[in-house]
Amino acid sequence: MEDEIIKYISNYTEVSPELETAIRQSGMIRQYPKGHFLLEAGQISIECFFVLKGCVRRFYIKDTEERTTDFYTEMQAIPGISKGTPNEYYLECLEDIIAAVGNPELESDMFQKFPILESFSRVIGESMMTTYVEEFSEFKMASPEERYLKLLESRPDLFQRVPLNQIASYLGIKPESLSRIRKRIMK
Amino acid sequence: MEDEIIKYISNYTEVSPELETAIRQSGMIRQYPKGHFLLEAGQISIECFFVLKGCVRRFYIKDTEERTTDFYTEMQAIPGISKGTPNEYYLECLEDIIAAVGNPELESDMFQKFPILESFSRVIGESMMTTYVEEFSEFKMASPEERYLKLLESRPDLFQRVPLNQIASYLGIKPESLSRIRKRIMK
DNA sequence: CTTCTTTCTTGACTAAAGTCAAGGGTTGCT
DNA sequence: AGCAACCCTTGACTTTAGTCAAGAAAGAAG
Repeated sequence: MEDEIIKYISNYTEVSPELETAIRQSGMIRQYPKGHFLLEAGQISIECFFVLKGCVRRFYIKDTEERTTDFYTEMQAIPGISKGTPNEYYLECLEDIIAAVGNPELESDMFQKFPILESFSRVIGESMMTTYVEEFSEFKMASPEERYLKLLESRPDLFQRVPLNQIASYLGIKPESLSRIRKRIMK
Repeated sequence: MEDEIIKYISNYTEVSPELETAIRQSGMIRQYPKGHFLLEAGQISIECFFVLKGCVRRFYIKDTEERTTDFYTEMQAIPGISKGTPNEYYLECLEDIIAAVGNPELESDMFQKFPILESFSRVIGESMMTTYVEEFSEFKMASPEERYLKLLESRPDLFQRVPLNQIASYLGIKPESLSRIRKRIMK
């Protein structure tokens, strides 16, 4: 599984043999069973994750109702830095998960030994940021129906892995509305 | 104006005299008049901006209509890295602007001379990311009315600087709806 | 001050999402 | 097999946003 990470990193920057060894020995790779919570509301997040296998759901609880705001699947990073304040959200493993886990100590240690890794981190972060800003813009501009169609196109796998009521929430609507949108489109 | 940037950076990390000199001499600070476009759709973005004074609006054009998706004001960064593909959005100065402008060459030059600056960049980027993810989540979970009330609280200055129809768009609704929401709340 | 333009509000109507309640389907458990 | 839990859909009704059109209000320009 370390292979996956190294392959991913080498898409962006040269990975020296020393760095590769360090990554393999860092013990970043972890496994979690379906149903496990990587994080619960009230806790302070100190770890961040990079999903290698499986699907993780981020959700809040608003008025006793779960509100799903993100799904993280293969090759996606879960931004996990809170600024010392407790989180208000949950990270739930919807499937058995394999992930690379980072924490501040490990990171600063690795960044010091391998500055290129910090550079990589910054570049990846900027690119994620750009993607996220785009997504947010598109979400604002689109109707619920358009959002549904876009998701069908961009992440069809989600519809095989995740219940529709969580997808509805992710689209910012109620399950009944999603059901009617689907019916409307079917005709 | 360079003072502002240095002050901002030193909130996060030590700024050595050498770094301070380098920043002051880098010529990053620029001014733009109200009405100027920092970026237009179709162009490829290579610069990124940090607003020191004024308000910049980001908008798309969808079905011949302008759709505002962000306002950037004092001490906010405008993420500007596109991956070689032309942008689909505009960056318009709603007021006279003073901004720090970065470009890849200057950045990699500075990062090489002052690695701490790249570290700062990564940390700031991560924190922006976290903020942005939170905002997106809240947007998804809130009704238009709740979004309006939240914006009133979090960025009251916008209502003094920006026409309501652009704010409506920013909230993901039509100007008529915003008008009715305001009326509803007034009572 | 007058004119022109842009912005904001209102009204009447349509379309779509929210709410509440019920029923069918599936899955998983014992 | 039978029960329970969860998920998805439907129906009837309410609420709210979208649309189109018109007019009032506020700003900018001559």
